[in-house]
Amino acid sequence: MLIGELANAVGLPSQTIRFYERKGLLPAPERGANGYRTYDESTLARLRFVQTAQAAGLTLAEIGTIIDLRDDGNVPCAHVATLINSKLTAVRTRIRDLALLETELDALIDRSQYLDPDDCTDTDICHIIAAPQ
Amino acid sequence: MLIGELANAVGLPSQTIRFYERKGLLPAPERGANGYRTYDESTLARLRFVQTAQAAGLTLAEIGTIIDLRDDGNVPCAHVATLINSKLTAVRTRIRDLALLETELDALIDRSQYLDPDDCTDTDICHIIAAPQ
DNA sequence: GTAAACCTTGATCCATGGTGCAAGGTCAAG
DNA sequence: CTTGACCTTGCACCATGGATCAAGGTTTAC
Repeated sequence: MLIGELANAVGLPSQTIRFYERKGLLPAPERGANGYRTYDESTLARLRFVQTAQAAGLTLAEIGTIIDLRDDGNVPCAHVATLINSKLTAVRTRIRDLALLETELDALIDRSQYLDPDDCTDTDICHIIAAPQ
Repeated sequence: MLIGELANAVGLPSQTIRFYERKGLLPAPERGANGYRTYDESTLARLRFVQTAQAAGLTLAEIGTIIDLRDDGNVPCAHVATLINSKLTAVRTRIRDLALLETELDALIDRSQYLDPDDCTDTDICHIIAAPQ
């Protein structure tokens, strides 16, 4: 399988596959006599794994640590569980932060209903955002 | 006021203030005979505005558009209201996406309880993330 | 034989919000 | 006079996940 076919199969540009290879997410592939990269099913499986892991919110770097463990002959389950747990914590923190921001933005919109543009002074720049004291 | 004093007053490094100037968020300041930047209260006010707007989730580029309007002699209220509204929409979308991810991660953790590391094959890489079919 | 579509490498660029460094000028205190 | 703290400029760098370009080799189809 050439890089273009692989790219097609997995729905990524060829360039991204080379990028993943550079990042160590994919092993150096076999090369044909012409220097073209040649892939088999295992690379397809690995790319699908990368996509699934990305969908789970893991960064390429984190996915790389999983793959490295596996390539070193270890079973990465415990590591993955740790990663997923800390990702979950991060996601929950982010959700809370965004919920606060949502409240804040709501309040700004609310406030803007009652403000008169004519009261908006120059040094304020904007009295919706910076309430005049 | 020299840049260091301003930086101190607003709690930012001097370099960040120069960075904001380069980005057009701050006007080119007066210069002393020695070439040092000299600021007055209005720059302090503007920096505080930038900080408040950032806390409201606006990017520096968006804050720049508000400031530009103001500097062109317009009252930016309508523009700000638009920005805040679309920011609110974006925040809500992001929260929903993260909530989905949270559910997904929860399910992964749940599933990992019932999986045996010995079942984790090599091509799977990790059976927590990529369920074997 | 020639054009299109594929492949190769290396390098550079994107947005985001800064941070750090080098090499030098200035200023106040002791 | 020297030391230290401040200021100046410009340029390079950080992470993230690629995108794009340049310049060339290969393969397939007509």
